[in-house]
Amino acid sequence: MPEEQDLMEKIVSLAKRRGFIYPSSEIYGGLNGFWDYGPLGVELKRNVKDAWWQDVVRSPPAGPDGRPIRMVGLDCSIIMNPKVWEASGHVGGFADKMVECSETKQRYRADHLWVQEVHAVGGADVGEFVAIVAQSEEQAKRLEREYDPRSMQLPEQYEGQLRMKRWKRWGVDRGFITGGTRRFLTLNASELQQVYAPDAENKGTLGDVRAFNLMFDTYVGAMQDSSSKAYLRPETAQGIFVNYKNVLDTTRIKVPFGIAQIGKAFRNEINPRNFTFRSREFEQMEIEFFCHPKEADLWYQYWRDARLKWYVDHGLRSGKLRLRDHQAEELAHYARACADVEYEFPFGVSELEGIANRTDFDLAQHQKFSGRDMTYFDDETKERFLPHVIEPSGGVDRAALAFLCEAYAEDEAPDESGVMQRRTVLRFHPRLAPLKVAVFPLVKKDGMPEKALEIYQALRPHMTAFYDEKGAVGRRYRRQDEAGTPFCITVDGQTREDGTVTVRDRDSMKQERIGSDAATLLAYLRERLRR
RNA sequence: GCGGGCGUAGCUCAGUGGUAGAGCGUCACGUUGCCAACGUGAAAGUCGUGGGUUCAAGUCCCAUCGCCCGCUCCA
Repeated sequence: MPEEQDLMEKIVSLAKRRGFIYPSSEIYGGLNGFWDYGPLGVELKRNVKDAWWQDVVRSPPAGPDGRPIRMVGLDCSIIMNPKVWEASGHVGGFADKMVECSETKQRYRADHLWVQEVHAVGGADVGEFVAIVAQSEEQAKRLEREYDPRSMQLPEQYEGQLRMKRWKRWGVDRGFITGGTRRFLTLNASELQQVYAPDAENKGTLGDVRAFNLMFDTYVGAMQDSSSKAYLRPETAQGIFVNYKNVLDTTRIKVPFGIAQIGKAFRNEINPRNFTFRSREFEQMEIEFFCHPKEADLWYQYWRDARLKWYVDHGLRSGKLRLRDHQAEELAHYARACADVEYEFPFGVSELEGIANRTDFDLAQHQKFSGRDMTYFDDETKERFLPHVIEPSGGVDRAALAFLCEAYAEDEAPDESGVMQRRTVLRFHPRLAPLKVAVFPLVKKDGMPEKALEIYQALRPHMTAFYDEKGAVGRRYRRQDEAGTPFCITVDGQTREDGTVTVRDRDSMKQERIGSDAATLLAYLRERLRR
């Protein structure tokens, strides 16, 4: 673990040092969960988005039948009519009800707390409750069954997971006999006073249930009252659903088709963590693919495979990438199937993208809340239906971070005197590299800077290029290695004689001599950047 | 939110209550002819922030903010 920790620290340090990612508003101490992208970072992130847009909207892979599929783009507002979020379930469901214990300072999700009434030896209720933490009523009841008050043994798998000191104590003091299991949320005010919280010594320490909504509030207009309350979107998906009819009515597009969007989303995460991985402001790249209900499974498979392949094609091929299908009990209420594209970051395996079969849940909700007809009429089959939706939903920042982690490498290269030295290099896929090429004069004299600048200017319109004439060329190479620049072009003494320059490859550090005219250079670079 | 660790130059870090430091990096000039070169010089610090103790605080105490790890959370 310390090794991985060191690795992540190195990556964070490099990201700052080379201008990939800075803490947000750093001069004021930063802000938890917010990050800024520097000059190299913004190019990396833009390349990720451009690659996605190109490969998903403008030139998606052929469909399951080998024919072109229909995809269009969209860019909708971040703030929408708040009814959107009532329909989507975010106003009600995205808000976790939390309850805090005044004694232990522990905070619990109220819907994960269950209480069991305590009985005396003779069987009579004593009017007190013990609270336990469980994900479901089944689990709570299982705990109750498996807990044997006589032996005082807690089933091994729950030790540490559940804090049941008080429960055990009841077994000793009162001859604990289990009663029924109830939801904590069903308790009334006087019953609340009789509850022993997990880990607590005293009863009645669980206070009011408070709603923690993960959506950021804002107000539209100058008057800040309930009628002007709105939200920063917690996902871009809903903007697609509410525009689904517009797209159908204005583009002559037919089902099956997809709408894609890239944009910022905001979630007031309880605990942002792991560099940019879980941020409160982040960018999503989402597709909503609308299809006939009978074809939903087919399209789910299609997107699941296509999206995994996309990450592999862009460099995540070290075995740290994996596809994980959700188990039935793990599925959200709106999803029939879901798979996560996961990447093994130095801090652990985490989700880059989720591909879900959302059925007709969202369109049905918006049909219900808006009163608008969301059905689709198929002219050929004369069939009217509510399309089902396959949603590949990825995080731009998470993808960029994964590409950065994957690219990070340390190897050895000989120095001036042939001694091996450690080298830090970002082996980005050329398509994602912030800078494609750097141009150097070998030394700052004999007309080399002039020639190099000429080449630099000729390349700039075609790709991100960088010019550097300061210091030893070896140092300039290494600096570009740290930025992940695939190629370095160097003008040297021979250039004046025969018009050739050297091109140095980032990964192999090998050099080739080629012509220095723009056409030759561009052809050479384009050929190799395509890989 | 809880527990632990850490906040000193752009980065990595040293610093025993008594003048704010090193290496790397950055910049300038010179040198330099292919893989983190050398010389000279320079810039760069609210020692996270706010209180307190003290003749004197980067150092001790309290609070607070941020970062990291674990737990928790992550429809």
